[in-house]
Amino acid sequence: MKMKATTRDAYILVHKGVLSLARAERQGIRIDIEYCENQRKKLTRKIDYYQKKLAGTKFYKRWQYIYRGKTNVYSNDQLSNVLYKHMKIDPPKFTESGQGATDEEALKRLGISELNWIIEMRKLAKIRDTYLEQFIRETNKDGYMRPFFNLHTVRTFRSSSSDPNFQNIPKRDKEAMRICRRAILPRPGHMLVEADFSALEVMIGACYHKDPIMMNYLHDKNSDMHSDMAKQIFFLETLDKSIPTHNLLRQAAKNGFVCPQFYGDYYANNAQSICEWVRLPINKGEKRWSRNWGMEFLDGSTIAEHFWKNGIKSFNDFVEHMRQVEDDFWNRRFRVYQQWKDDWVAQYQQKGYLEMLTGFTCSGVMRKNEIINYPIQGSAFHCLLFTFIQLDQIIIEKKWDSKLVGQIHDSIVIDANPEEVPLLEEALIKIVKEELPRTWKWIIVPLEIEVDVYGIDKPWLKD
DNA sequence: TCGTTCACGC
DNA sequence: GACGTACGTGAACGAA
Repeated sequence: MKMKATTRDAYILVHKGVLSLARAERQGIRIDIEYCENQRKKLTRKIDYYQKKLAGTKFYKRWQYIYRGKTNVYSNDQLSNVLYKHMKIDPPKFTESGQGATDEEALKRLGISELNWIIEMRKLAKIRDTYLEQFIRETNKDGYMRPFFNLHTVRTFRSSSSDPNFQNIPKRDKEAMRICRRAILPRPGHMLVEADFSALEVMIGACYHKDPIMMNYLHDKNSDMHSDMAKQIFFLETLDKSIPTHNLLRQAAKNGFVCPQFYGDYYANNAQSICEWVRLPINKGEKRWSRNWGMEFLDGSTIAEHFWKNGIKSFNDFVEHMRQVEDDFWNRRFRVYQQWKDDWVAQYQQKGYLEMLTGFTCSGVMRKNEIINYPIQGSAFHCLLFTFIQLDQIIIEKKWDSKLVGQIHDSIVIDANPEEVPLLEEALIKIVKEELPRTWKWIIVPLEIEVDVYGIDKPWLKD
């Protein structure tokens, strides 16, 4: 596939973007090296502890009996063979090349408690070997780490980051997040600030398809698409704070259905994902769920109980339910969006290339989901890049002391002088709400940017 | 050195 | 009616 900045504006965006990102690279981000070293040792001790625990189990002795001196807990090949060949367990799923999978989801589904030690060891090793090791390796003598931000590596003309990758530092898992982000500090007397676009890809998608229902969701701050989908998926009249799990159900709908659907996923995967969110077993076939399964839901009853009342008695029933939800989602709710997808693919098939609203062209062989996702993903990032460049220019012109240090697809990380934070916020709002829509007339959605502030001299984490 | 599998981000 | 998640980086393993 070939990418090209077709218009002059697209070329200028990349040119200026490279200069601004290079400035951020030169600034660098402060790392607490002593903390990293200590934490590395601590993690090694914890990993050893789990290794010893595991070594005492019958399961591990069996593994050692098979692999002798070559036994290695980190070998997925070995683990797959032990579980699915020697112990003859039916693999819950398979890898691309056809062997039984050993990822966390597969291991959890087996319900063998010894495997939890392996999962825990993997998590800790990931934190130590991928993140802390990189921070230590990539930090200069001055105490600053300088991640690369590239604009020439990604097929959609998004950015990438490497050495270290600043764009995949743990955030969701609380423990991993705390350990890794504790290492990342502002300059002395400064504070870290992160400015995030709200639902940027959904917003930019709407600039392409202009679906009226979606437009309404994006303009009406009292409406909430994910919450509405949660109501439909979980058979609820309302989803307010009176339901203790309302937040989890909304997240399940968002991350288990809505977002994957926009990327081109389908109901069978969504059903699995949602079951994981609400802790219901994925038992394929006709086997019925027990009424006391799944997380606590309403008034001490379980989610399974609630599903039974609504005619969903098994995983198969739930898959069928999700099929209907999907059908309703695209053929009733967002039918204009669906029409745009069909038209957009047909247009690509006729022309052999596609052009983004930001003036970039992709040509070559693409699959359906790629044709639909590339323009949205690319243009969304270009809004971030535009904002990054403008803010960088303002900081230079006004000789502010704050420094742009990184960018994560839809957010900007700033090492800020606390006195300048209100100015930075004001500047960002002006760029996003005025300059950006003035420059790109195709922006017909209300872009929002949210500014998160961390403490003075405090690391990149909230307590 | 390179393909595979895993795990982290948006 | 069948089909069927986008984009990255990096570590470890193990075969070549």
